[in-house]
Amino acid sequence: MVATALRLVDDVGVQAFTVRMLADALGSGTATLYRHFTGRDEILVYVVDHVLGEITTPAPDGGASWQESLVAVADGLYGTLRRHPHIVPLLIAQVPVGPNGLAQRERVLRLLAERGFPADLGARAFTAVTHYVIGFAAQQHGPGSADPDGAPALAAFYRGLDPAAFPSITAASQALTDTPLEEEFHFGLGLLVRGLELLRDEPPQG
Amino acid sequence: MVATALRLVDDVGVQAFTVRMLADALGSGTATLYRHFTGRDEILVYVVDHVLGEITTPAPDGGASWQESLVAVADGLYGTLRRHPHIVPLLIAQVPVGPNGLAQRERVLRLLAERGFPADLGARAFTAVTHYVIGFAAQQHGPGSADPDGAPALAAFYRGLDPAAFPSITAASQALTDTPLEEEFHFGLGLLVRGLELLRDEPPQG
DNA sequence: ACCTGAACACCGTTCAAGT
DNA sequence: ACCTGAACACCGTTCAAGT
Repeated sequence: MVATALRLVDDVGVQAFTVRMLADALGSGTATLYRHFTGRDEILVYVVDHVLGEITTPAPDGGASWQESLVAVADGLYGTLRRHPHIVPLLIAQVPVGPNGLAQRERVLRLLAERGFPADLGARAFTAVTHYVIGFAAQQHGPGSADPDGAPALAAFYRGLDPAAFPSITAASQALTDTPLEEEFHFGLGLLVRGLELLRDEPPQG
Repeated sequence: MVATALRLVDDVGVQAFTVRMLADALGSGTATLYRHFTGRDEILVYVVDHVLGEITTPAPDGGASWQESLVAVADGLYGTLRRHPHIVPLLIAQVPVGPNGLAQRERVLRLLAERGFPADLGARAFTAVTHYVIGFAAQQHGPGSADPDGAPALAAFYRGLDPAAFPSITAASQALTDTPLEEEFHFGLGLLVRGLELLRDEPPQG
């Protein structure tokens, strides 16, 4: 049921996902769905949590450093969102408070606490990293939300700009032309982790 | 016209914003709007760009360091998104390629280039910072997208969890209870800027 | 008790008809 | 030439009627 909804969302996107579609795919009427869910929004909440359940987080007992573990968590979330790009807008509209979302949050916060992070610093680190991952995944769509394959179209758009009017954008666009997305993603992620190292080992001061 | 659309979106949100609403507010019929815009989505593109035009970026000639300037840019975007929270989902669905969005991008990239950033590093820095700001602004809604005032509801939700089942989440929730959102925002932002300092002054190595 | 066809009140978009 | 009322083909949700 939730799996069917996820498959439909993966196929056609959140916007085009329809209660009637789901009912047809399940071989029932729309009214039947309202006996299991309060409405379309609740279905999507379960879809999001189902996706979060796919994330493979590193074993908490492994010998990995917290830096490696945090990067692994970010990679897991990022990879999952790359596999389900249509889920990203949903993860932005709702803070994931389903069972899988909560379990994942708990796991990461405990991992950070075990490695010496005060509770508030760990929570902020988690927020900063997940915000970054979601934000990055979200921006990988072309201009206009309806664009099917986004990143290449966006790069082409930037290259098509007038270099005289936007010299810095076109220069940067050329420099980034052959930078894989994964590398760009890890670049910003590395910034966050390095900053966290500094803050964990010295007292914060504003 | 765009200003009227923005006011409506600010009032009722993107989801509830209706072409009929806009037509009524303008004292015309819906069909008239389709003579100026190709459709609802295009109206929203202009609404987003109109909001981005409100951002006050620091003067490029001032004596501020690039760190201060970058923080000021992030603050400007963040403050604008706080004033127009309903715009955030739109900024996620579309890369802002309207005139104001492009001008802002160009301004920041030039500023970074003038302060010694290679073109690719500047572009990645801009992406990382804007992703972070948008992602952070996006998460400030409670569980379920329909929730009117989000952050307090979310905090209450976390505090209502079973401490035995989610010890780390509840501990972190208590520690963060009296942390203002602005402080939490600047925390992650500071991480990014610090990481950028390291990468600008030493050669990048993966 | 559980399911559901048909209806309700919308929505974005279009087009023939008016000025 | 420009505008627009009315219609079209949907949508999420509900409810009376069926089993």
